[in-house]
Amino acid sequence: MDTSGANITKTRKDVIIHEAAMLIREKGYVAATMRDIAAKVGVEAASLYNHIKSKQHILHEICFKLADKYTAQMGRIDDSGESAIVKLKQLIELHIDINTKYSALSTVMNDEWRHLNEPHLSRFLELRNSYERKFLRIIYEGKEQGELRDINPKVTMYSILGSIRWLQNWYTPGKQPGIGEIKQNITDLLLSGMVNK
Amino acid sequence: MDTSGANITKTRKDVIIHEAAMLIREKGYVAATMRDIAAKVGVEAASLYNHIKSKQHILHEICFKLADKYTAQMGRIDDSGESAIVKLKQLIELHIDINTKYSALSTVMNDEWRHLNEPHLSRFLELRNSYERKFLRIIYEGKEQGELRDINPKVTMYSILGSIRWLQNWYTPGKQPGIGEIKQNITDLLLSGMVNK
DNA sequence: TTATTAAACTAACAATTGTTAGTTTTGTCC
DNA sequence: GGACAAAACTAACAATTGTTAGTTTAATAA
Repeated sequence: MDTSGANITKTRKDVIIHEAAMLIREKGYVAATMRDIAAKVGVEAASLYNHIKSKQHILHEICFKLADKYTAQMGRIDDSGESAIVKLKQLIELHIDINTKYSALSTVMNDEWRHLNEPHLSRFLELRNSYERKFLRIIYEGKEQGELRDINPKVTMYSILGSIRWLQNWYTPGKQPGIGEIKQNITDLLLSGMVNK
Repeated sequence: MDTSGANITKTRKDVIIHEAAMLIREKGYVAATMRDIAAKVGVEAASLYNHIKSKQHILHEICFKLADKYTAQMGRIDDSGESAIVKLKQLIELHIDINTKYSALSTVMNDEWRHLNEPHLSRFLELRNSYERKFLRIIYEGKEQGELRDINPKVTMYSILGSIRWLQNWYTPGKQPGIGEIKQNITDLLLSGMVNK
């Protein structure tokens, strides 16, 4: 079995989760039925259960796969010893990268996490809270060091997260603006604002 | 019958739509069942049909009630003859106002519009497209006039919309920061950026 | 009181849901 | 070919869904 993630082999389970993610992104978790997903995979609904435990299990895998990625990267950036501004820049780029690279998974995690059952729901929210606390602390430090202007840290963080999250609703791969331009522009906008002074 | 909107009387239909909006915000359109909604209203599911045509009809009312508000206000602001920056400031404040004042309706419209049936879905998207085109034109003009820095207009618009839209996920009425502070801070952040220069 | 209307009720429907049980097909190694 | 496992299938289940039909209750106007 391949659990490394470095391997290219796509197991049947991988295919199912990928198709499911795209369908759930399109219709939402509740509206995307097991029969819909099965049809995308090219199989009967019952056959899915040879590879996944339940519909809930699919959502679970999607949410935590991505949440773990964010958690790991946040740890790396937070421990880098860079200035607050550099850290924030890296976080912005991290979010843009993940959002565009794993766009279906991202949308599902962002929009459908509330359909997680307990205890997964609580665990997911703990991960998210912990992530946001670290994010906030970076902003606080930036303010203390005089790097950042006097703007409410919560407003700052959620504005950053919100504007990047919104990418999933308008970014289309291959079209203009591309990822590079988007990264440049969003960072620029958030750091320096849009007014020409 | 009261169709003025200026009247205070809450018809039974108003109550149903309000309760439905809060429930749909919480669980999503598909997961919120007519029996759930009925329970909130304090009535049997079948009784709802004395006041509303269908579940779909509820979603329809919510989405267009709000979309019409945005459309009307956009027209007013766009025709005001103010500078681009002033217009954008007003648009930001408009979105914050509507988002906080009609928080349940806003969340439902923003998150559940895709469950609208045709032809309502197409009409809704037309309204939204028209709105965004006007928004974009204001940004273009601001760039031409040299008021705004050279940032991709799409990125600018969607960053603004995204950061404000995200409000619904963290703003809680009565808590800090309040609406005034949020308005001030978001406008400040988007117009001037967060870096202390 | 009586007639009328609004708004609730009970009971049921057809369709769809996630899931299970049991069976058959497919592919691989000896 | 035979054995074995992986992965598909068919058929069905119990529960839940939005909605309808028909009936009863509550409120209002004459």
